[in-house]
Amino acid sequence: MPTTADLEHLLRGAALRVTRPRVAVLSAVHDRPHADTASILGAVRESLGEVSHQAVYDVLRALTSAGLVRCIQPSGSVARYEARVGDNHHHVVCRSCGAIADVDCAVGATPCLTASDDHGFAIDEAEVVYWGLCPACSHLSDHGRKSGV
Amino acid sequence: MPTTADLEHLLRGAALRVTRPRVAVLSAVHDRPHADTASILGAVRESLGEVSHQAVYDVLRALTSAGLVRCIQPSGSVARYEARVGDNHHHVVCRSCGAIADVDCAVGATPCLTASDDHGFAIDEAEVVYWGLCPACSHLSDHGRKSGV
DNA sequence: ACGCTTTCTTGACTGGTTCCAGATTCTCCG
DNA sequence: CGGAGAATCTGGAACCAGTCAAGAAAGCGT
Repeated sequence: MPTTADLEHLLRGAALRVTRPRVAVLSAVHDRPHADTASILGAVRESLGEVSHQAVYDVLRALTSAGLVRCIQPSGSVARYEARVGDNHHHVVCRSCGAIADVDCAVGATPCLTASDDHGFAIDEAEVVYWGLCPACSHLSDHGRKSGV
Repeated sequence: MPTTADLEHLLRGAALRVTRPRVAVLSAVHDRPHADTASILGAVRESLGEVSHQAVYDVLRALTSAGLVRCIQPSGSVARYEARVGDNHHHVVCRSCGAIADVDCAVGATPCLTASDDHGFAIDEAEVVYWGLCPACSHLSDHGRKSGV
């Protein structure tokens, strides 16, 4: 967990001005990976007091386009942010509770980057989402068969 | 492109009642792969006249859960539907114009299905989205360098 | 054709996200 | 250090895809 000084350094390194909300948002994203905007807004307000949701949305977009955070949106989920950038990792998403966990590439560095037929597209990234049940939810379905959670 | 009779057969085979809206939606999804809900609604209204959007949403959900169509939602895009089901294929998405094309699995049958560390998740599907530029958009950026499309 | 069940229509509503205009704050440069 | 300029924050309203609910209509099996 980076210190405030680290976070400020990150911001300056990305040519972004250092402001209270930005540091707080960056810190929140580092603290709780895969958090949605509402959680981040809550965390920021806990540390700073009242902050407009607009500021958080704006900061998140700035951080995303600066490459300091990454935005992921699995189907049926709101936007979620994480601070793990640079490494090409993927995610497992629980169909039942929506929990997300990080997964490193299975095969070498860029497993599926080479599509069989790219249709002339200039591909620069392969994003993989694994769908399944998290330990807790798959355990539940073992016990109570009827639980259509 | 299946005939109306084929579509009706598909519906009955899935234990779904055959209604005008359902046949029209199914036909629209077969006609234009990766269409969003609005396009489908438009296509249905062209062939049937006024149809409520609610009906289309409802039909799309019924068809999806019956396995007759598949729903995909790349980040930053609305829900899109396609009739290619059963085969485990993936998609290339253009960052610029949002165009989508089908891609077959690169390595064997289930390339990335085996995550390096599944965190105890019971994984049943790996969804791959390739990001890049479609032929048209990458061509455009070759010519006009300033076009920050 | 009848009646039960499912499906379609109508209309309103939600929740996440974005847009806007103005006030504030920060950084740069003299 | 002080002013100019630009970026940022605030607060409110708008937007859109998708959802909920109740009643009317249509499909299916007999």
